[in-house]
Amino acid sequence: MQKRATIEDVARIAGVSTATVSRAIHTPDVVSDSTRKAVNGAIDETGFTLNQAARNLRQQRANAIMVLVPDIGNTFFSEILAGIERVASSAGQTILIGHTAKDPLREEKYLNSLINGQADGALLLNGHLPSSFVHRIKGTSQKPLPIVSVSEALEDQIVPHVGTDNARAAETATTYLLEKGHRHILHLRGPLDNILTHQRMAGFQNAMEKAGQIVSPASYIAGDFSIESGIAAADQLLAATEHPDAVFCANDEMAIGLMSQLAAHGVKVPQHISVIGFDDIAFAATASPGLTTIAQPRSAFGERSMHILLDLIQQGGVATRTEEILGFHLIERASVETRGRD
Amino acid sequence: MQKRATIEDVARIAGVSTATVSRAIHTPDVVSDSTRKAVNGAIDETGFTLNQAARNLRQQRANAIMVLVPDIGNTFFSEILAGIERVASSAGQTILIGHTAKDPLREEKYLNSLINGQADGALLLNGHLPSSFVHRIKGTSQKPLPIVSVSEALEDQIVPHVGTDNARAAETATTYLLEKGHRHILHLRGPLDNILTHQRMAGFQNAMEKAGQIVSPASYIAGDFSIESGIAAADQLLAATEHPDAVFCANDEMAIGLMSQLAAHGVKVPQHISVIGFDDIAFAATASPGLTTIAQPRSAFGERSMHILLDLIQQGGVATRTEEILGFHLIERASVETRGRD
DNA sequence: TCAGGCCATGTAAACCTTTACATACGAATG
DNA sequence: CATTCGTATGTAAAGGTTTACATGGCCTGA
Repeated sequence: MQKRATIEDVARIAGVSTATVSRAIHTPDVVSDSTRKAVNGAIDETGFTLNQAARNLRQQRANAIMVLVPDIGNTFFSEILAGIERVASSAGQTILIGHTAKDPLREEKYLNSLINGQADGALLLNGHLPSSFVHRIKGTSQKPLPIVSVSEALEDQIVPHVGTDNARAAETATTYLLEKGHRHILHLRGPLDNILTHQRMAGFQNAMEKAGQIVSPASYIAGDFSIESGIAAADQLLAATEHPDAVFCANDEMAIGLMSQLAAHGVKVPQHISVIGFDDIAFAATASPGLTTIAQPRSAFGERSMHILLDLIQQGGVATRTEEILGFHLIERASVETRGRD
Repeated sequence: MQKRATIEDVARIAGVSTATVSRAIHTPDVVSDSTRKAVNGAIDETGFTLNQAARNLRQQRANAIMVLVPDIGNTFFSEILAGIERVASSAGQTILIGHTAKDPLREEKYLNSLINGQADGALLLNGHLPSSFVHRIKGTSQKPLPIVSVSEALEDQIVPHVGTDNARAAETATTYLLEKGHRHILHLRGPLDNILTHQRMAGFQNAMEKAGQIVSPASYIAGDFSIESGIAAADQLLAATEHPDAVFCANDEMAIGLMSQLAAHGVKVPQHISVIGFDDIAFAATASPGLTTIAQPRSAFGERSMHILLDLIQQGGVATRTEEILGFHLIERASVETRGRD
C-alpha cells in the first residue's frame, strides 16, 4: 500500500530532472535516446502513471467534454452519443455525461463544469441553454465558451449547431403521404416545449397547404415522443367517430406505440390507416408492419458536432455560429399504402 | 477576456485570507456571519467558481466515476446508466463514460483513470476486467481499487457484483414454455464470449433436463444479442425442414428480430412457434405479438451498484466481494401459446 | 582559435486549492 | 487577577505536473 509513484520518483531513478521526464513522456523526440530509455525503464519499474489532476491544473485544460443529454435511456440520443464517443476517444478526450431531464438547474450545474475546469467544451443534446450561459455568451466581456448544439437547435442560435432540416424533412414525409393519395392526414406531434416539435409541425403544415389541404387544430394530436403517448394517441383515434387516412408521427417511438395499439384493436396499418414516423430507430424495421420513416444520420450528428467542438476548443472558443445541416432521407417500408383518390 | 477569478481574488476583496474563503465555502458554519457575508459578496462580485482541477489535485480525489459500457447505443445499458446517473448525481459525482466495444485495450485505457486520478471508482458493465487490473487487485501490495461489476459478472468474481440470477431466470423462462406444453424447444443464445450467454444456456439446459428433454448442440442457435442475429436465426429456422414448438431467446432484441422475420415469411407467432425473450426492453410490449419475456430491474442494477461503489470509495476501497442478486420476473404477453400435449 | 548556434538538460515558478498548525482575542473559571 | 479554553482567522506547505528560461557542452565556420 505504498504511495503512488510521482514524476519525481521516476526522475530520481532515471537520474534526470522532472522536466526531462515530462519531456520524455510528451515530446519523446526532444530527448536523447539514452535518456528516453532510462526514463522508460524507471517508469516501468515504478509503475508510474501521470496524475491527470495535476496535469489539468497546470495546463488549464481538462481533456474532457461535457455532454448534456435530456434522457440517457433514449435510443435516439445514445446513437448520437456513440458518434461523439468515437471522435472524442480518438482525440484523447473523455466524455462526461450530464443527464438533465430537461431541468434547467441540472443543465446549469453540468455546464458549470466548463467554468470550473472540469470540461473544455460542451455538447448540448437537450435544445436548451440556461439563461446565465446565454448572458455569458452574449456578453463579450467573457471568453466565449466552446459549446455546440446537436439535433435540437437552441431558440436563438447563439452557438454552432449540427442537425438536419426538420421542417423540410417533415414536409417530405407529409408530401409522401399526400402523393400516396391520402388527404385526411393527422400529425401526432411532440411536446410543445421542444423546438423539433415546432419545426416538424411547420413542415407538416407547409406540405398540407401546398397541396390545398386545410390544417386546423384538429389536425394535430398531442404527444411527447414516448411510446405511451403513441398508445394514447391510438386510443384517441379509436374513440373518434371518423378515422384519418394517415398519421404522420413526429418520431418512431410514438409511431410504434400507435401502430401497436391500433393493431390491438383490430385497426389495420396500412389498410385502414397509413403511418409514417421520424428518426428510423432500429425497431422501426422490425415493427409490424415495417415503419416507413425519415432517417437522420445520428452518428454523423455526433461525429460532426464533436469535430466542430474540438476546433472551437483549439481556436480558443471563437464562436463562429456555424450551422451544419446534414441530409435526411425517407425510408419506405410497409406502413404506408397507396390509396385511390378520395 | 479577463482571467478567471481565483480564491485569492475573492479573499482580497472580502478582506480575509484564502483559508477563510475556502472555509466559508465548504464549512460555512465555522466562520462568523459577517465574514461569510463578505465572502459571498466577493464571490458574487467576481463570479468566482472553484477550480475543480486544483481541488482534485489537493484532495487526491476526482469526484467522478468511470462507467465502462460495451455499447452506449444499446437500450439495455442506457437504462442501467440512468440508474447510475441518478445516485451519482445526488452524491455529487460526475460520471465518465468509457465505450469499450469489448476491446481490452480500451478497457485498460479507461480503467487507468482510476490510477491517474481522473476517477475515484469504476462500474463495469462489460463483464471483463483487463488482466493487468486483475493482478493489481489480487496482489495485496497495492491499494484495492473501488470497482463493481454490474449485470455481467466477471469470470472469477474478484469485485463486488450486482445483477440477477441469470441461470434461474433462464430456467424460469424455459420451464414456462414446457408448462405451456412445448417440447421441441430451441435456445437462441448470445455470443459465447459473454458470461450471460453461458448462464442462460445453463438455465435452459437445466430446465429441459429436469423435464426429461434431451438437449443437444442442435438445441442451440447462435446469436450475438443483435436484432440482425435474430433475423438470421429466423432465416435458419425457415430453411430447416422441421420447426420447433418454441424458441427461448437470450434477449429481446433477438426475439424481436426473429419474430419480425418469421412474420415476414408467413410463420405466425405464437400459432406456429412460440417465442420468449429476456430483458423486457420497452419495445417488447409493442412488438407484434407482445413479447413474453423476463424482466430485470435495470435501474435498480444501476442504483445499487453505484451505492455499493460509493461505500467502497468511502471505506477506502476495501473489496468485500459482495454479490447482490436482484429479482427478475416473467412477464406474460402474447408470444407464447398453450399447446395441447404432443 | 574564437564567436555563434544548436542541442539536451536542469532550475524553479506557476497552476489553485485545502488543511495542519499557529495565533490572537475574548469569555469563563478558579 | 491569572489561567484555561474556545472560537475565528491567518500562515504556509503540499498536492504533481508543465514550461519559460537558463545553462553548459559541443560543433561549425571563419
